[in-house]
Amino acid sequence: MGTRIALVDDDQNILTSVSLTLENEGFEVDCYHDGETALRGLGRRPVELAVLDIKMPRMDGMELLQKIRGDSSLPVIFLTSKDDELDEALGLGMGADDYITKPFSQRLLIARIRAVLRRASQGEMDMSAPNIVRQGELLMDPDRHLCSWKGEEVKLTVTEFLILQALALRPGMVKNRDQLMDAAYGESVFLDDRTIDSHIKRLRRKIRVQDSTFDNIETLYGIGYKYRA
Amino acid sequence: MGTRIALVDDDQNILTSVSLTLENEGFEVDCYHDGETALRGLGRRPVELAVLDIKMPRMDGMELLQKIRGDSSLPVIFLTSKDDELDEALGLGMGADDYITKPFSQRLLIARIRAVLRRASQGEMDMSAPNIVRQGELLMDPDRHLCSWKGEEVKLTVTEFLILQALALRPGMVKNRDQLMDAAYGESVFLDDRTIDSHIKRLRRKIRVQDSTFDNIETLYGIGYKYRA
DNA sequence: CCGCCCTGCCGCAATGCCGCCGCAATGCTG
DNA sequence: CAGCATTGCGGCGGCATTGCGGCAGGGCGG
Repeated sequence: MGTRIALVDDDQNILTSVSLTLENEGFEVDCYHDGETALRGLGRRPVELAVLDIKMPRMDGMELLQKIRGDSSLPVIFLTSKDDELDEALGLGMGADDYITKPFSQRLLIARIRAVLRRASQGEMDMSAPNIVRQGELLMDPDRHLCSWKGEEVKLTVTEFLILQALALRPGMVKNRDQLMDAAYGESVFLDDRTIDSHIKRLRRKIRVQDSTFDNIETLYGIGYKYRA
Repeated sequence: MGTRIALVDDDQNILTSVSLTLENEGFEVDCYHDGETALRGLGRRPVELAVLDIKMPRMDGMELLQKIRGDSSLPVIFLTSKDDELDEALGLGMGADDYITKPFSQRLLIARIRAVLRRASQGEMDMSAPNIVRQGELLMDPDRHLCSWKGEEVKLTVTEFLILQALALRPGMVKNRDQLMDAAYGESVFLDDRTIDSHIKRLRRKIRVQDSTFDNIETLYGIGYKYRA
């Protein structure tokens, strides 16, 4: 008996082709054409994961996600048609576990599904970087090296990305410079402490270009930095 | 026979994954989906520690904590979804021994559990820095370098934090200036005694900005200071 | 090979923190 | 009550830490 997945899309082509692939992979698929029917169907037949199109008639993916998340932590993967939809989905701070932009390869979808399922089943045991970090208006997707603040993309370098990720992953937790250094370069790398300051400087500056009120990277005098949600 | 732990969360995913991990670590786990059943279950099967989700149907974690604490000193660790919930939990002066914000790594949870258990078993003997100090309206969290009085944050410097922590950790106990000096700087540091007075002065002033009636740092003429609960 | 970007570090200025001083207030002792 | 010790408190100067602009070396792609 395979894992049960809900597939919601108003495009019949997608519905049939994707469901076929998923069934070939051993999943059981419940197909729905719109959010409303999906919501009703999910009440009757619980699934372990949902794949939702964002743009749908009657009830779109985001609304559906909210309803779903109202009373469960069902893993959800979004399908998005354009990049701005993607930003929208992320920018609104929706709680999707992952998303895929159309057009996508079936193989990619399978991989993402398995990844999300694995994370869900192992709970937080999975120490590998979660695919998406979401803290308030900040969104980070390591897989795509994508970072957005209030829905707008912020272009970060690798080092900046890793440092911000380390901070945002545990908002409120103080990180000293060594810990941030470890996050950015791995352990056993020695650099001047002040280097972290430089990266923090650039991080703040880049985000402030879009939102001059950004002040979520907090300095703790004599200790380090922390991310405030 | 491992230590028995109660795990209460309405999210089945968390429940299964966390209980698995804990069992792997040699704990025995009692799972409950909501506060009410948990409370009944705890009456029948006492545990040595409880891990509670804050948001739950029927009876949430805070209500449950109050009931639990009504007739025992069972150590409790909170799971919180958002930071505002966290603040809520702390601000309300709930008596949790620790809390973890989701998402969290299982490893972190294990570590916290062990720390809380160690502290609980060794009582006041445990000199290792506890994760959370809570004395009446005062709350201190070294990991987050967070200090709050009556739910409002008080920004302290490292030295101030350490001194207040040393006092609040053992309310009622007199600490002379040498002891406070050790707590703040480690041993083998010599400074003028009056320096401690300055820090006490600044501590009192900072807290009094928010609450002019604050007088819990008591002076013992010719001896030192103590924290009054 | 050239040019761009990333990055680590430096120097300066601004800020924060801290130890101590001096004086006034308070407590203790005889 | 007198006298001494101790503490509260404002303040100050020095030191440490941090923000920020900038720069030079290195990597990488064109």
